[in-house]
This record gives sequence, structure tokens and C-alpha cells, in this order.
Amino acid sequence: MPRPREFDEDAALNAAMECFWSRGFAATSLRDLTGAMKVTAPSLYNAFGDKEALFRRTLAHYLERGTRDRLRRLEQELPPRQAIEQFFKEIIEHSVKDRQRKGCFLVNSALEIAPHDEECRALIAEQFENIEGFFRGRVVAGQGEGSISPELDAGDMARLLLGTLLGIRVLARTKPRGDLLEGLARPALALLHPLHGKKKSKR
Amino acid sequence: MPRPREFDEDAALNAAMECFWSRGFAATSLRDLTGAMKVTAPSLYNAFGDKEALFRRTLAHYLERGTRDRLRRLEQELPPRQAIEQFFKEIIEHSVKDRQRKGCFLVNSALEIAPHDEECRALIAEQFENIEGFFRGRVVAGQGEGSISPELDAGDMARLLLGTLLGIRVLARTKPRGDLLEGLARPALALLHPLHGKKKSKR
DNA sequence: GCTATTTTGTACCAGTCGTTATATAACGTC
DNA sequence: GACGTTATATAACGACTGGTACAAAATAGC
Repeated sequence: MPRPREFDEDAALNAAMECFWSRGFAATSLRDLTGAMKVTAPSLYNAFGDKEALFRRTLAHYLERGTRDRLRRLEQELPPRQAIEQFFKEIIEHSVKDRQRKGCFLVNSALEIAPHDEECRALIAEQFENIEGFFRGRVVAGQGEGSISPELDAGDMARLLLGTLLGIRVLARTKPRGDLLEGLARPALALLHPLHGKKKSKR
Repeated sequence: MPRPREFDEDAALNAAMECFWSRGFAATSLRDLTGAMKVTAPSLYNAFGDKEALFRRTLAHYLERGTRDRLRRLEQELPPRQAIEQFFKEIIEHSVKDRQRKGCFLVNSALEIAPHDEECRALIAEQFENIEGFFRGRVVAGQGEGSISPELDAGDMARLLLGTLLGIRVLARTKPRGDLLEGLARPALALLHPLHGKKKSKR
């Protein structure tokens, strides 16, 4: 009945994400967006609502495609300890190759807009919990099969890994050098090895 | 000879910092700034240059007054391990009390503008190195007096602490809850205790 | 082919952006 | 008190901001 869309919604969303990701919310203008998305302003407003709504869509899009899929993939394809190590390895590789210094859209958004937008804050908080949960699950699984020190508190270790991950993403936007980022990850990952774990953190 | 300034430069700088700190660079307008600083636009331009130059001034101001002074104070007033623990304690206390969720101006800037401004990037990178150096120095000192596990690699431990710190500041902008933030810090700090340190991370 | 419904392109809105020209005012020095 | 110099206040600049009114165009069902 109605006139059909002439643009690819998914491609437009990716283009918008690219803009917000590299410039941030405030520094991205509607002209930037319509230019990159190859869509006129009225079409944008018709399809996505205003700038804030579009931003939320791109963020949700990123969380689903970028982070969630990665966690699922690692969880399914690798044994527990390797899943954790590979996760950090991929993040660091991306950060080093990232010549634009775009960093992580999730972390960028956590700092720029989470404090001012409750809806985005909920999305972001949920994703942090997912990541922490991934770490915790992998630690428990690794302890079960003996590849991870059984004396670690899985919850503590998951939080430590989450903190390390966020630290890497912050540092990567300033100094995206592989040796520095690995220097951050290595001591945290070293704790996983069963041979090293003669300690037990108190609760 | 010339007409004297009518405004307090330090107070104006603090007001500008408050603006940039809570809203970020892009989302802060010159009207916001002139309003908060109680200075007219021409005076602002005359005294500080353009918006970017003013931002750099406020950032440098913050790094000197906010972070550097704290490190010096902790280093002088407390024994090594307590200095590290107190550092995290203060950060977490501030984060929890921070109802505006302003977070840390250094970390906010590292994400918003470090990728796009080389001058700020240098300031920020240097400060990260200072913090890491503080941690490393305290670990070494603590090992010397027996309050910190002698088997830790001081460089590794410093990096781990830096990562944890940055992670806390990221998470605090989304979920500034004391228990969560302490959950991030605790496992990292637990590694310091000599009784726990039966492990040695490889280099 | 007409109608109902949605999308698109053009053209534009009022408001705000960062910045500045101009004129006046306040000072130390002569 | 005039001079050189710098700070202030007013007012405005052109460019750009997020967002829209309007009409033309494209479809499916009748």
C-alpha cells in the first residue's frame, strides 16, 4: 500500500554507527549523518526518530552485533581459558590496528552519554553485566576442567578481568600500542594459571 | 600601564573546568562557559584564546591540582601499601558521592578528545605514566619493607592497578555503586598482601 | 485510474554555534 | 592630562545546528 523504502535500513544504521562511533554523539551533526547514511533528513526522522533515538538504535545495534556475538562465538568455539585469553587478544589486536582510534563504541558511550541518558545507561549497564558474566562463567568452567586455578573466587576474578578490559579500552584511545596493552592484560591473565594460584582472595 | 583584569583568572578556570568536566568538550558552548566564568566572550578570548586552548588550560589545571597533588600527598603521608589502598578508597568514595556522575576529567578527556587532539593526548599519556609510576614505586617500596608480596613483578602489578583504576572510572559513570566499584578494586588489591603471594607472574 | 498511505526531495525555519569588530573604560607613565 | 596599552561591554557576524512544512512520487488495494 505505502511507498516502499528506497534505502537499506541496516546499511544506514551501520553508517550512522560509524559516525557516532568515531566522533561521539555531540560532535556528530545531522548533516554528518545524512551524508554518511545517504538519506535525506526527513527520511531519517521518519525512519528513526530524532538524533537521540537514532543514537540509541546504533548503540543497541553495536551491542548485539559487536559484543554479544563475539562472546557467544568465543564461548562456543574455545575451551574456557582460551576463550578469555582470545577475547583479550582480539581486543588488543583491534585496538592496535585501529588507526582512527575509534576505540570501543560501548566504552565511549559509557563515558559520553551514560551519565545523561537513562535509557542508554541501562543498555550499557546490561552489557557490562554480560561481559562480567561471560568472564565468571568461563572461570567456573575452566576451574571445572582444571585449566584455571581452582582457588580463585570466580566473581572476584570476573570483576578484575572486566576492570582490566575497560582499562585497556581507555588506554587504547590515548596510546594504542600493543606492548602497553598487553602489559595491562598479561598480569591479569597470569592469575588464571593453576600453577600460580596458591592464593585465595578473601570475601 | 595596561588596564588590569577584573576577574579572578583561577576562579574562571575552575568554572570552565566544571563545565567541561560535567558536559564534555563538544557539548559545552561558549555561552555555558561565559555564563559560568562570569566573563564576557571577548575577555575570554583575550585571556585564554579559543575554546580548544581554554580546554587545554582546564585539563592541565586539573591534572596538576586534582591528580598530581593527590599522588604526592599519598606518597608522603602514608606507608606504601596503604597509599595504594587509600588511593582506590578515595576514588571510590568520590565516585559514589558524585551524584552528577561527572567521573574523572582525565578519563573523560582521554576518551573524548585524546584521539583528536595531539596536545591533549600528550598531557593525558604523561599523566597515565605518572599514575603507573606511582603504583610501581609504591609496590617496590612496599616490597622493601615487607608489606607487599616480594614475588610480584612491580611493573606488572602497576599496570594491573592502572587498568583496574581506569575500569573503575569507566564503570562509575554507568553504575556508581560502592559495592560494585569495591568489587573491582578488591581482587586487585588482594594480590598485594604478602601472605597471599605464593605466585609469580612470568615476564 | 482512483484512493489511501507512506517515502522522498526541496527548501527552509528559528535558534545557536564559535568568534570578532568596534567603541569605551581603566590603568601606569610621561 | 595626554599617551600607549590592555580589558571590558555591546552587538553582531556568517555558518551551522536540530528539526519540519510542503508537495511530489511511489506503491497496493479497490
